Formats: sequence, C-alpha cells, structure tokens
Amino acid sequence: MTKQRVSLSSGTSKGVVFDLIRAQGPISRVALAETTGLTQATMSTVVRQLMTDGLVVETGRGESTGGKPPVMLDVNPSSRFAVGVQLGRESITFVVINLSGAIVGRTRTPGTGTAEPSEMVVRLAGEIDRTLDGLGIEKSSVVGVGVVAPGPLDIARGAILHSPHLGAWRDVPLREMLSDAVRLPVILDNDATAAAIGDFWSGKLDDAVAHATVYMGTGIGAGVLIDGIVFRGASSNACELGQIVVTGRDGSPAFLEEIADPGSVVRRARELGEERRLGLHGEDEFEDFRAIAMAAVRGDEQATALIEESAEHLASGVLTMANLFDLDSVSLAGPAFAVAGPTYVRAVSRRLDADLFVRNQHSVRVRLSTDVTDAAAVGGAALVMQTELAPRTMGLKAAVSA
Amino acid sequence: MTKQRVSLSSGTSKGVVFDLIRAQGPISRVALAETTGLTQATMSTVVRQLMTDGLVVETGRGESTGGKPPVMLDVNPSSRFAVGVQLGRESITFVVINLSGAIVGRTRTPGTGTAEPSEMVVRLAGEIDRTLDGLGIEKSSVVGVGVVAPGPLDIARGAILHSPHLGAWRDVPLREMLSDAVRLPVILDNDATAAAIGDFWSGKLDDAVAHATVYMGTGIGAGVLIDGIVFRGASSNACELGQIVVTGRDGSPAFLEEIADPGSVVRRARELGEERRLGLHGEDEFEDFRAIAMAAVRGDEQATALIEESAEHLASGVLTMANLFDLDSVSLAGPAFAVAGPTYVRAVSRRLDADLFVRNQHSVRVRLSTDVTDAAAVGGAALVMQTELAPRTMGLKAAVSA
DNA sequence: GGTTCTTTCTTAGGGCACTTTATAAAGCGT
DNA sequence: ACGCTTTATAAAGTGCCCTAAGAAAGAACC
Repeated sequence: MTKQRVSLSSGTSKGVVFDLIRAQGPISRVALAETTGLTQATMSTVVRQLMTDGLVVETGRGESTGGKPPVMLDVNPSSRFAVGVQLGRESITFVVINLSGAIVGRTRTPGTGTAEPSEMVVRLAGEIDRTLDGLGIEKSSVVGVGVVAPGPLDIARGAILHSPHLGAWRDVPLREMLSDAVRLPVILDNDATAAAIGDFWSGKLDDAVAHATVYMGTGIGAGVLIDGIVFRGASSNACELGQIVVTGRDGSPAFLEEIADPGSVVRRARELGEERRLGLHGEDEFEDFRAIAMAAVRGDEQATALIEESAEHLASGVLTMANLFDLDSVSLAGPAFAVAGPTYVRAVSRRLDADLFVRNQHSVRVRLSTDVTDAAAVGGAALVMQTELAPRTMGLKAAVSA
Repeated sequence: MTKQRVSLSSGTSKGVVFDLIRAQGPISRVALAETTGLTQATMSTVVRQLMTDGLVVETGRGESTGGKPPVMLDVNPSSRFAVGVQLGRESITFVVINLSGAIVGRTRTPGTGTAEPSEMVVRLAGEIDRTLDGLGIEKSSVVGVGVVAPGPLDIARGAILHSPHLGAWRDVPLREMLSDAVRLPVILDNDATAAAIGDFWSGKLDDAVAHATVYMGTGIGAGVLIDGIVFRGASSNACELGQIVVTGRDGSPAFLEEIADPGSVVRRARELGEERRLGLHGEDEFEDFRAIAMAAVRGDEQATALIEESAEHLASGVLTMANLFDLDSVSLAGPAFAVAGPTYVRAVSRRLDADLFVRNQHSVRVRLSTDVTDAAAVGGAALVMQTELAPRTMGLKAAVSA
C-alpha cells in the first residue's frame, strides 16, 4: 500500500483530460495535447488509462488536415452513473445520470416530514438501491451519491447543521450515515452550488471563465464557478444572493429574498387583492406562485406585472453579483423558473446589457438551465461525478466520504 | 533548452514552502512538512534549495519537545528586493521593499502630467535605477518591478487600455516597454489588487481564507484573495466595489462611488455651505477631503457627520461584498484612509457584526492596512515578489514579462 | 503505383519530484 | 551511561511527464 501522492498538486491530469473530453465533445489526442499543454506522448498514455477505465472510447475518425486523420475520443456515457438526491420536506427527488449528464432515471417519494435522521437514511438507501435495480445498473458502475439539502450545512464535514425545513434535525452527519448505509461515496452540498456544477457538467459552459447559476426555490441562492471550480469563500457560505441588500419598493433597503422570491410574489398578490381571481389557495405557497406564473404566461396583466417586478429585483441582484465577480455567464435554475423562466431571463439579460460595468469589454450570456425544476438533484449527481472523476479542489479539501 | 515542465500543476512546492516560512515566521522543517503534507525528507531538500538560493536562513534552535530541538528557519530579508511604482497624474511613488515586505526606500517624483508613454518609460527606468543605486542594492538581487496604474488595464497583456488620469494614453504596452528599459521582470496591475497582495505579503493574513482589501483613492475598488490567490473573474475586472448599487441619500439607487468616495464628501460639504469654515480651496479635491477628515478628527461636528455618512455607505458596500464572497478578513487601504481611517474601520466593523449573514458562524476581522497611503505601491512590489518567488496562478496565466 | 510529405499516435529512455526506508545527530529521562 | 524521542539527512524506488525516435495512415506529386 503506497502512500497517496499528496504533493501540493496531486495527479489531476487524468481528471483534467477527462473533463476536456467530456466538455469538448469528440476530440483528438493531438487537440487535447495542445489545449492542456501536455505532450502528445503523455496524452497517449493518459488516454489509454482512461480507455482501460472504460470512461472514454474512440468514436471514429476526424477529417484529415493533410496527414493521418485523427482518431476522435468521446466519453462512454453508460460506463458510469451517479445518483442525485434532493431532500425536501414535501418531496424527495432521486435522479440517476450517466457520464454525459443525461438523466436516465427519476423518482419522487414523499418528503422527510418529521422523520428522524436515522430512519430517513434507511429510507434513502433503500430507495437508491431500488432505483438502481429498476434501471438495471450495477452498483460497481455508480461513482456515488450527491445529496442536496436546504438550510445551513457544514460542507466540509458533510453535515446538516440544522434544518427548519426538515423536521427538527440538528447537526446530522448525513454524509457519513448515508455512505455507511448505501456503501457508496456520498457528497452533501447546497442546491445552488449543485445546480451550478450540473450546468457545467451537462451544459456547454466550458468556455465560461466565471459562471453563476442563480437558484430560486423557496429562497434565492447562487453558485459561482471559476474555471469550473466552485467558489466557496471562507465557510462555504458564499453567494447567498437572497441576502444582499437592494432598494425595496418604497425606497428603503430590503433583502433581495424579501421582495423577489416566490413567497414575496404571492404575498404581494394578496396585498393587491388578486387572491380570488388568480386562484390562490394559500395552502402551498409554491403552488400559488405557480398559478401566478401561469396566469402571466397566459397574458394576465396583473400577474405579468407581479412576475416582472420580481424579475426586475432579481436582475438588480444579479447585476451586483456580475459586477463583483466579473461574470461572463449566468444561468437560472430551480422550480421557480419552471413556468416563467423566460421572463426572468429576459429581465436579467436586459439589465446586464444596460448596466454592467464592463459591458464594453465583454458580455454576459444569460440562459435557462437545462432541467430547470430538477437542476439541484441533477447537480448533486454531477457534483459527485466531478469530485470522483475530475477533482478540482482548491482551498477547502474535497468533502467526500467513502 | 529543455521545454518548461508545463504539467497541469507545475512545481510550486518550493514557492509554497517559501510562502509558509515567510508567513509563519520562524518555523522548523518538521512543522513545514506537517502543514504542507510533504515528508520530512522532501522538506529537507526543498529547504536546502531555498537556502542555497539565499532566500531562507537558519536562525537558531527551537525548544525541544523531548528530543532533538528543531532548527528554526526564517526568510533572509535582505536577500532580495522588489520595486513598487504607483503611477499618478500628480505624483509617482517609488517604493523598494525587502523579502519580508518592509519598506527600505521611498521616492516621490512629479506625476506623468502630459508626458508621452515612451518618454515616461525612460523617466521611470532612470528613477528606478537611481533609487536602487542610492540604496546600494545590486540589480541582481531585485526580483522585479510592480507597476500600479489607474484606469482600465489589460492585466494579461500588461497594457494600459486608456487612462483619463494619465494624459491621453491609449493601449500602452507598459509592461513590455518598461521591462525592456529597466531589464527586470515587470508586472502591471490595479491599485486594489496590489494593495491586497501587499497586505497578504507583509501583514499577518496567513490564516485568512477569503480576504478583501478595500482601496479608496479617488475611486473605490477592492481586491479579493482566496487562499492568497487573487480573484480575477472573467476579465480581471472583478470587485469594482465603487460600481455596486446601494441606496442613496434620497432612497433612490446610486453607485457607491457617487455617495461615498472623497469627491462626493467634498461635494456634499459644498452643498452644505461648509466650504469656508472647513478651509476647502477647490483646487485639489483630495486636499479638500483631507481637510474635512482632519476637521473630523479634531472633533468638528459637521465634518464628523460627513465622514460618518461616507463610512456608513462604504460599510453597506462592504457588507454586500462580505456576504457574497463569504469573507473572513477585510482591510482598508489607500490615501483616503490616511487621516480618518479608524472612523471607517469602526463603521465597517460595526456593520458587519450587526448584519453579516453568517455572523453566527464566524466573524470578519476588519483592520487598517499597514502603510495606508502607499499601500498600492508597496502592493505592486509585493505582487512581483509573489509572482516571481511563490507563484500561485489559477485561471489567467501569470502576467509577467521578463 | 510508387515515393515523399504531413500529420497522428506509440514506444523507449531519462529527469525530476516525490516517496519509503534506514541512519545519524542531538537532546531528554532514568 | 543507556535507551527513547525528536529532528535531519542519505539512499533507493516509484510515478509522472518529458525528449527523441519511429510506426502508421492518409495526402500530394511524379
């Protein structure tokens, strides 16, 4: 048993090459050598390793440019899988993705409710095993489970500190518990970070240097990636977009969350006495938001104004973030964008084009995430793939337990 | 000529070890091995290299903990020097620092005025040579020159894109020009980034994970360091603190720069008819700001109110930034803090303690930078030291030309 | 239909930064 | 004085990546 080469920069080259193949689609060894800076000889051996791992396959020949035509390489999508789990009080979403980030399975079960953590872990492990069985996926080809949970987390320890949404959990070391139960590497992270990695893994973000995924569920958060690496800050609490102060309706400062999230839109609709007309029931806040968004899409004027207002405030927040982080790419994810996503995209895009400090030097691409609703679950799965297959740590050590 | 070992993670270990010795003061080889994760054997050879380079010396023995007492290592302050230059229209500051970041020489000459770039480069090179001569420092022990300039820069190319403050310069490849003239590696960066590195190099920031240095000169900028690495964003235009939108005096949104920078304080004083009483001349805006700050320090009520107002707005901006970047350390630098610095520190500190999102998980240390006034020049010198001796790139390639 | 050129990919050998293992050096405890 | 612990070095081995040289496969030209 040789000691892991700790070094100050461990052997990431295999991961980086894999990441390039994944992102740049079919690509030749020579092209890989050029973009990484490694030599063709080295690339040859690195690729061989990836092929014996089964991660990569040769898919045919490229066009000749005057000599031997290159052999194109691509990921072998069904060689590995990852599971993503989004914990919620009302429902839990399970997603299985393959190597290229495509969803191959999806399940939804009732939420945590008031279940104890230990009981919940058993339920989760069971459901994961059942889902994989149903898809005919062997556990040996599953790289791990990415769990996304609301509330303050200790990412480094993989623990849920306390979660007002999930019963009365307090300091639950979920990563270790679930890892023991399901016998797979487990990662725990928040929804926005996961969604960002999900965009990076499946989407075509490879040329974005500074990307942010804005995640709006019940609250508003964001995940920032710099060169594909998660920006975490001092305590993994970076990018709490909902907590930034913007100018509220009456000119007084307000948290973005208070005036732009789905709850605030619903409250505002009530204040304006639109409860009846828009068919709000007051049971599930999110259902009510959905109703307003649907009405807006149908062309209802009041509903449109409500959504637009929320979108404008969100745009202000994104503008501040884009200026501070010097972003060149933004995507919107989360169930809140499922219906009225395009309206939000338009508002953010317009605002950035108009007011971004560096708008003369470069623009910011704004788009809707793929799988808007399940972006967090998909992202959890992508996060575990990235951590296991193409590690890109910096600062905080990788937060996995196997 | 062997090809530079590109690798995906070039041999940074020497630099990292040096950086640790610099930051952690006298430290033994074993302690270094522990904190880096390298073995004691490796550390032995790495340290030997640093000692033959002259960068590090053995300074004595530590206390025994039951066996052989460790030999303590520390940097050899006068083995290397770096020059920092701050370009300004009114004046140019030259600073020479030694390895531990202490200032060993300082000169000020008239500013660029309307001089042409090519002429200016000759003057700069001459002054640098003269200064080094006067200090009896050989050029072979100078690692390079760090130039700090206002206005939009192309950090990667080392060029000044255009500078309203420096004559009518347009797209001046200053790094290459000056490097050719002075025969030393040259780096170009903006004031805030430089000041941040300066704090990191000379100050005791080593345990800060996410640090920001707020730089207020005529404008307001900030430089963020994550684990000692400069955060640059997509186009090196990150952290333009002056450009974030806060709630202005009348409740309408305003750029932070418009309501908190020295110019705005002076304008406000005029609006209030305090011109005479506070002795404002209207010639040099910065002199007037200084006068107001002095009056505030003396206890003048109106002046205090003006400074406090500016400080409160700045605090709002820093709060937003601290929330988004999840900072654990902030320092204030720049000539604007020379007189009334403590007032600003107090305001920012109070605000963060009160309103920071993660205030229950960790606090943010706020302090005044050492060498407040010349922080940018010192930082330029520190930047060149870091780049040459302890490179920590990520994303954007190192922006040096030698 | 060869020969030659260009481009792609592989093999072989070597350097370097680590590692493990073993040993020397220098103090502490009995 | 002797062993024990801690610190530092020496020697041999391993793995990653490089250079150098060659094989493979088509394009271009005769």
